[in-house]
Amino acid sequence: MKLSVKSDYAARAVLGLARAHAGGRSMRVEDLARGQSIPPNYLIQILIELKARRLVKSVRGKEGGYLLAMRPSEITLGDVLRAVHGQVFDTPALTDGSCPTELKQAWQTLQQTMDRAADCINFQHLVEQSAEREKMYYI
Amino acid sequence: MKLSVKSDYAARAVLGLARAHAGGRSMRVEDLARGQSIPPNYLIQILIELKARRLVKSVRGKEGGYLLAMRPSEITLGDVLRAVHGQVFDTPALTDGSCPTELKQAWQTLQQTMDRAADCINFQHLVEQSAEREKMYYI
DNA sequence: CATCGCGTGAAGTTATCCGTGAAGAGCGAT
DNA sequence: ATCGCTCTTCACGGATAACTTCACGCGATG
Repeated sequence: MKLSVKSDYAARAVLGLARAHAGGRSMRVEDLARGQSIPPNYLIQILIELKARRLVKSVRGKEGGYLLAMRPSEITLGDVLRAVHGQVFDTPALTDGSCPTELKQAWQTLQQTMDRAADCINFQHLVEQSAEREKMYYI
Repeated sequence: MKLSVKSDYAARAVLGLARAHAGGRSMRVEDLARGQSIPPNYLIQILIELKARRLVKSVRGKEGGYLLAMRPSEITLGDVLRAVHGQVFDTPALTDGSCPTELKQAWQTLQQTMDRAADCINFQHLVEQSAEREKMYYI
């Protein structure tokens, strides 16, 4: 089961915006892309999906850009994954009539486990981790 | 994050062999494929991967076929997933130098969660579940 | 109205998944 | 030894999704 780079890009983007969230200023796609090493044109599409899920919002025109639509503590990794893929965890087995029931239950167990784990990780926490590391370097 | 049908097929195949494990007799690919609604030629490839990981073994010639290489209770869903894909959970982010450290840690957390969850589900358990359901129908 | 940056669709290029087919190799029976 | 059964292996091809880039339109600001 492999995660696409898209998920990673999306998470990096939200993390980048979360770091800038304190300032309250918007961030240009170009700068965000450069800061996180994401192909700019691809990032735009990802941001649109994040925006559709109300995780981020955009401001047009000069001085425009992107910013988080809510506080970093309210956004989880699960939200981001659900925004770019339909679900955190998916398998054709669950909708396949020829898959034995007991196996379906096993897949569902995994699904729930993933969902819960992904929803436990929020971006406030991630930002604090990096701040923590900065402090250690400082000492 | 989507699981391929291959994982599902592999799990079904092992489940099918686990059910037949009590008899100690081998199962032909054809029969296993028909019983689990798996394309026969595709199942062959999957079985070879399972064999490489020592989860199943094969017998050639007449009266040949496949059977489990160990007891159903010793085979977990995690083993099967690792056999057909490299790992239970994988993401390019972990090997990407431009992915922020704190995000990598988050992915690793998910990875560990998945691994543990998948290793908690063994096929003895799954077979017992189906037996349980049979009994309920009988009543 | 000029400039800057988002918005959108399309196009193309890989990669991977999924499945098929045919020829090769071991085992048992006749 | 030969033949039939079954696994083994390799190679191919279509379909689908992932990834990336390009070109142009729209909105806001000054």
